[in-house]
Amino acid sequence: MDDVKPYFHFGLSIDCVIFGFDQGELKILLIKRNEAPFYNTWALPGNLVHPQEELESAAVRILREIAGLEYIFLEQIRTFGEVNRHPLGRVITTAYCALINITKFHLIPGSLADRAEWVAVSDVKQLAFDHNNIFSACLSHLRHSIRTKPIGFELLPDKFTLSQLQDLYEAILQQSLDKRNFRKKILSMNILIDNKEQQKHVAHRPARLYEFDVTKYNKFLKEGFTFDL
Amino acid sequence: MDDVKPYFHFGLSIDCVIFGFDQGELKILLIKRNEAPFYNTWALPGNLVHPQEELESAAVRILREIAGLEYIFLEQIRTFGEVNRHPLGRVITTAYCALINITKFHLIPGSLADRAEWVAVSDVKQLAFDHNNIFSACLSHLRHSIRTKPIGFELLPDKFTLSQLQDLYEAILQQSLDKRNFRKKILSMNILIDNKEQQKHVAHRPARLYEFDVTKYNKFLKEGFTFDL
DNA sequence: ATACTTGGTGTAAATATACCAATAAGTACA
DNA sequence: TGTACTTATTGGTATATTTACACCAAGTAT
Repeated sequence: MDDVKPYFHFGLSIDCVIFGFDQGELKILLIKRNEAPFYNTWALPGNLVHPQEELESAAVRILREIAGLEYIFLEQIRTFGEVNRHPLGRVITTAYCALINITKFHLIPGSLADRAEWVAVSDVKQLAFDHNNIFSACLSHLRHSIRTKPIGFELLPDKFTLSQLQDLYEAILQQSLDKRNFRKKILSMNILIDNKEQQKHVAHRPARLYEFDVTKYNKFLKEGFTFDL
Repeated sequence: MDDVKPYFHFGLSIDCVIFGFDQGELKILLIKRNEAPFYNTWALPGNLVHPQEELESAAVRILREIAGLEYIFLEQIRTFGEVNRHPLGRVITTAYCALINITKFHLIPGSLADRAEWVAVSDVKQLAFDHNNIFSACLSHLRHSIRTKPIGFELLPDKFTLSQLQDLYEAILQQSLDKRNFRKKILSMNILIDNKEQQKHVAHRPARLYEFDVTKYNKFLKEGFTFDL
């Protein structure tokens, strides 16, 4: 196998686009680099994959280091392999998209998180490497899949109001939706649990709180149900 | 950078799922391997990426070697990196999906193509490596995107009848569609050119031939048109 | 009690889908 | 030459789904 040796000099990294929804805005988590190359530049959280590590495990590791979260929504988006994308050699990177419920999220002090910051997707400036490309691929992917997969719930607290859900959709899709039609459609899917709870201490009529019913959703899936908003 | 050396021993390959539409059946191109590992086993066409080669160029190279085609529809699907997926070391592979118009396709003798064969997607048996996983990811992806992107036309001759188009959709989606509604919908999109040509020498009423109007489609796209079938 | 804020609801019109069937235009063959 | 055969093309209707649209409800703040 000596003839294939030159083919075994690729580096492999994982970069994560971590989305969160906060104050009605869609945000991503960026990290200010503290080493060369791109020292002091904002970048996506990422790292080299260990020789004996699964790709997804590497992504999970990155998320754990920053956010201490173990079980979060994670999806591979695509691989970026441009020959000169990394100044130190041929490093290809596989992008993962994560969706975080920020109410469960806490930066872990003393870790990568010390240099982390949530940035609204509309405020993302120049990033290190080809991270702007990676970011926009993930954002497009999110905009696309939010319509056909019930991933939006990952970004919300366990209990949420229909208005919050709609705000989330409007923030992601960058368009406003009709309130009545939105509610009609979501409710007709029968994938929300209504615990008869309400908001409290709000200066207006309190809204009902709902939960996403994963079990029911999975049962529906088997019957050929499609989520489509 | 000595400390990162162990991270630069990944191999990278490309595997292609090449779809063609023939005799009303959706098929993929498989190759019988003539070397270890998996000697004599059917596999997806693929190869190691050269150290200075772009990922997509590697995919294009593979397609050129087999089919002599330069400009074909090609899309990255996802990367498979399981630690033990390749017996010879840590080789991760990026899967590409290609759509081929088989009327323009000719196997190139003396090349990989000598060991190539079109196989109906329903007849795909055990493949080498994790190629069954790769194949099914690409097939799912095709089934999904055929509904929202006009990629179906890539699989047909330049001039085709509406029945052929419908047969293609039925073959990919594995369901039958209403003939009149299908035609109504496609024609109302205004993305087909009708050159007033007809089939010839068929033992029945000849069908009209249409062409896909790429220019018009792109113009529509800018206005926010969405292809949705 | 009044202003303020957000929550919650129904109906009519337009569009899309499911379903039905007769005629048209060729070739094959007797 | 004509008759059988095959697939193409077309219109209409009943039903389901999607869209557009405006007002009252239920709390807090003052």
